[in-house]
Amino acid sequence: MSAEPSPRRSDATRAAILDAARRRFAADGFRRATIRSIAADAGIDPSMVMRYYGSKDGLFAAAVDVALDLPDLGEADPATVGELLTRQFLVLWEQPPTDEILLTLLRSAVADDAVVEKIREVFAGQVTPAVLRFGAPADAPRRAGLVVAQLFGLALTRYVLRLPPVVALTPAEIVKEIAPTIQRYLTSAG
Amino acid sequence: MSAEPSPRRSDATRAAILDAARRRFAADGFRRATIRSIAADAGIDPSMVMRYYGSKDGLFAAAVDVALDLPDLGEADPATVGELLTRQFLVLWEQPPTDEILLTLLRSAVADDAVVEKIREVFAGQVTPAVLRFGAPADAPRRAGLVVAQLFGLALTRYVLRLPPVVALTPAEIVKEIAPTIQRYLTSAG
DNA sequence: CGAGTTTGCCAACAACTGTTGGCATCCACG
DNA sequence: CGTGGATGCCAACAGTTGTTGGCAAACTCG
Repeated sequence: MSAEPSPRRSDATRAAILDAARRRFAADGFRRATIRSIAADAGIDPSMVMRYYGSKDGLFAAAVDVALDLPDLGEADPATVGELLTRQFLVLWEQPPTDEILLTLLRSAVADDAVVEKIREVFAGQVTPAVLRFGAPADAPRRAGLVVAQLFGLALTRYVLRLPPVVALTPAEIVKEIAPTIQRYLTSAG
Repeated sequence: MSAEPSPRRSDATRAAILDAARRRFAADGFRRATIRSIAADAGIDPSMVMRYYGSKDGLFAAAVDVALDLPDLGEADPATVGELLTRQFLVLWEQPPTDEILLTLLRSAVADDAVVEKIREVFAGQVTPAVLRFGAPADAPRRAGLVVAQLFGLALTRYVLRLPPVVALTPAEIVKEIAPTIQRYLTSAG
C-alpha cells in the first residue's frame, strides 16, 4: 500500500507515540488520555505528537486505524458457527494488537459520537453481511443485533467493568455457556 | 425518610439543578457534562451548584443516589423467572427516573473507576443474592455474571450505541428472544 | 567541509475546567 | 419597621488541556 519506500529517521519515534497512545487510550479512554501523558510514556515532547499526527483526533484515528476485518464465516459449518464466532471473538479481545484497539473503541464509544458511528459502520458493513446466510436475509439485521448484544455484553462485563465472576470464566467455559446462545440467535426465525 | 419538614425557599433551585444534572450526565457522561452547562440548563449560576452540592462529585452522587433496588425475585416462579427479570429490566431502562440514572451509570462507568466500583457493589450485593436460589449456591456468582453480561449487552447496544436493529426491537420481541437465554443462564449447572 | 532539512525541546498561548470569595437582593421574623 | 440569614450573581483564581512558534542540535547530501 505504501508507495514511499523512504524510511525516515523519525519512524521509531512515530511508532513509540502510536504504541503509547494505544495503551493510554485503552487504559483511560479518549478524554482522560492526554497528549502530555502519551508523550511522557513515549519519552518525547508533546509537541512531537502534534507534528507527526496533526492533532489529538488525528492521533486517535491513527491508533484505531487497523484492519478490523472480522473472520470470514462464509465457509463455516452452519451447525457450529456459533462456537466458531465465540472463539474468534475471544481471540480478538485477548490478543495483541486488536485487544487494546477494541478496548479503546468500546471505552471511547460512550463518550464520543464519532466512535459510536464507527461501530455502527462496522456493524452494518461487516457483522450483518456475515450473518446474512444463516437465515432469512430480511431478518439478518435483527439476528446480527442479538448476536452483538450478547457478545458486547460479554466484552463490557469482562474487559471494561471486570466483574470478578465474568473475569474468572475460562475461554472454554465461555464457549460452553455463550456459544449456544449465539448459535440460537444466528439461526432463529423472526 | 426526611426528618426535616422545613421547606426551604431554594428547593425549586435544588430540584432544577438535579434535574438538569441527570439529563446532562445521561447525555454526555461525567467528564463532558460540565457544571457550567448544567447550571445553564437549570437557569442559574454555576456557583449555586457548588453551594448546594459541594462539588461536582457531590452533585454526581446526588444525581445517581436513588433506590436502585432490583425487583425481589424471592417469590418468583422458577420456571418463568427469566421472563420476569427481562421485563423488569426493560422497565427500569425505559421509564423515568431510573432510565436516565442507569444510562448515566453505564456511560460514566467506562471513564470512572469509582462508578465501576459502584456497579460491582450492586452486582455483588443485589444481583448475586437474587440469583442464589435458582441453582447451586456456590455457582451463583457465575450464573449472575452470565445474566448480567447478556442484559448489559442489551442495554449497551440499545441505549448507548443505539444500533438500529436493536433499537427497533419491541419489548415483546426482546422478551421472546432474550428471556429464554436469561432463564437458561439462571438455572444452568456449573 | 558546508548548506539545508529533519528532529527534538522549551516556553508560551488561549480556552476551558472546578472552585472560591465578595457583594447585592430578597424574604422571614422580631 | 429593620435586622439577619438565605439566595443569587459576578468576577476571579489556579490548574489542566490542546496547540503553536521559535530555536538548538543532529543528520543528509552536495
